[in-house]
Amino acid sequence: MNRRPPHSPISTPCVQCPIRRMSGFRDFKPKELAFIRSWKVAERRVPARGFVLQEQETIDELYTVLDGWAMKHKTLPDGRRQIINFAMPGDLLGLQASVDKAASHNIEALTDLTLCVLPRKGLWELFRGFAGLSYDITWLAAREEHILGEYLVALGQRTAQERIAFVLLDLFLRARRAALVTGNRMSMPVTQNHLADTAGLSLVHTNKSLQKLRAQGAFAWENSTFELLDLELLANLAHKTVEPAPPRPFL
Amino acid sequence: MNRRPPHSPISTPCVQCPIRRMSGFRDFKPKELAFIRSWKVAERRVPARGFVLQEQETIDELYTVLDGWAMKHKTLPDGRRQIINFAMPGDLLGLQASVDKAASHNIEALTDLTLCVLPRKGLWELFRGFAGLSYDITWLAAREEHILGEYLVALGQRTAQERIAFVLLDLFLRARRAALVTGNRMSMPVTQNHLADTAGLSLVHTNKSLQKLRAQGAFAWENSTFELLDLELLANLAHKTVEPAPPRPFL
DNA sequence: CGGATGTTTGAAAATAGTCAACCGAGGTGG
DNA sequence: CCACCTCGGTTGACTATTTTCAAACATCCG
Repeated sequence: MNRRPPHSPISTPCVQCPIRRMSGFRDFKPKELAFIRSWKVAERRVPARGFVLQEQETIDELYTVLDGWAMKHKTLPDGRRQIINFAMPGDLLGLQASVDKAASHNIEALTDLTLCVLPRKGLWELFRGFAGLSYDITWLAAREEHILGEYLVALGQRTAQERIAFVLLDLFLRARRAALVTGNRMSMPVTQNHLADTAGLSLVHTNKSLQKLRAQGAFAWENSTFELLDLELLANLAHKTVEPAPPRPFL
Repeated sequence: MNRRPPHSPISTPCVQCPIRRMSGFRDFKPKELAFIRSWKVAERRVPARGFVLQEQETIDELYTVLDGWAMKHKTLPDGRRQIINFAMPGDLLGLQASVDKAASHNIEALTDLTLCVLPRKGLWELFRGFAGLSYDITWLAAREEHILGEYLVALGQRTAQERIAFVLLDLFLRARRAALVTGNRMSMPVTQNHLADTAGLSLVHTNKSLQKLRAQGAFAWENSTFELLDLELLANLAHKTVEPAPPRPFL
């Protein structure tokens, strides 16, 4: 049940990693870069709607997203699905599954996805020899915790419209940090169904709330293209304050 | 605005740390234990309802809970409060705030609380010299992420009764691992208001849902004492499967 | 006794979910 | 070329859940 196509050869050498060149990501020291380069053994491509990882599965790899979007979600026995978080270029996938013995959630590609493959055992070498990178991993884990905490507040306390505004704004800001936004516009491979399962709302109610939000003119969203029209307004609708983000690490 | 009583002298030497002696926690190697012992500089006591840490605050300390319960929560500008998670003996507090520059949530004591104080800069020494402990930190961060993910599913997909059953069961199981349960009974310093703010429900609805749950006989809860009567039934009501937990690290 | 905290209740109002269609764009096969 | 899918988005009517408001009640404590 675990047939996967073989990994692709490396077509994106680390030294010219597109993510390193984005602003907002921290620089490596030469030794760190050399280690990461030796750690990266392959690339993996996952087609849209394909699974990077399924619940209960064990993996001996970590991934860094090089290109594309993915989502992490869990499904209850009766079919209800909750999207836990999205992943974009620069995000690390599979840490939880590597540290624990089994994945606690599915990771599914929203677009065709290119991943940088990092074998699990390199993690040990990293912890033994690279304190800075070890700290980075912790940083990434803490950031994930922080995001999930924000979403918990959204699901627990915000109204439907606020929740939807919150998710859209969060996705926009994260996409912008990953250099996916040009002139306040971005391609957003997310359906209203995804949005509903993220916000914990029914599809119908999501749609209706979305209409009301749209009418307020903070954003436009059609044909998988999202455009931010009024950041401050959207932030108000989401009851969220927007702070500038510090430079972040990646692997 | 940041007046704190001075830390207490160490009254609980690490070698006889009560947590180390609990089953379910991993053993240290002698060198690791020596490091942790040198890292621990003091104990801090926080009275019930006191704050360990407030949102936006910066700290240069991490804490391990030695005794008592705490909760992490965030408050929206208009007063709505969401409890993100609870903490019990053995749990690490303040990692997010140490790694980031400012705390993303409040940490408030539910009971009188005894904390083991670990200065932030020891974290660097840990990452430089103790791969096993570095891995442990990552493990703890991943565990936190895992718990928050579970709660996201609960808030997004579960009905009111399921949510409440879920929270109660989760608290019970975690308390049991922290050796707080004797004969299926435990002291639970949580009010219905806390439960409501954890489950994302109003107080009134929490109360009414709780009655219906109580009527099914899976647990008894009165006078701050919780007793589990039927694990399987409660797990079913929560739509949750209970798996045995592996030994866990702590600091 | 009087306050504070925590729990409980009933009734009305608001929010969100379900059901059942329909629309439009894109793709496929005859 | 067109019939026929599927998928994503949209709508209206109805039902169910959840919140809000307002008031009691119980216990503990100074």
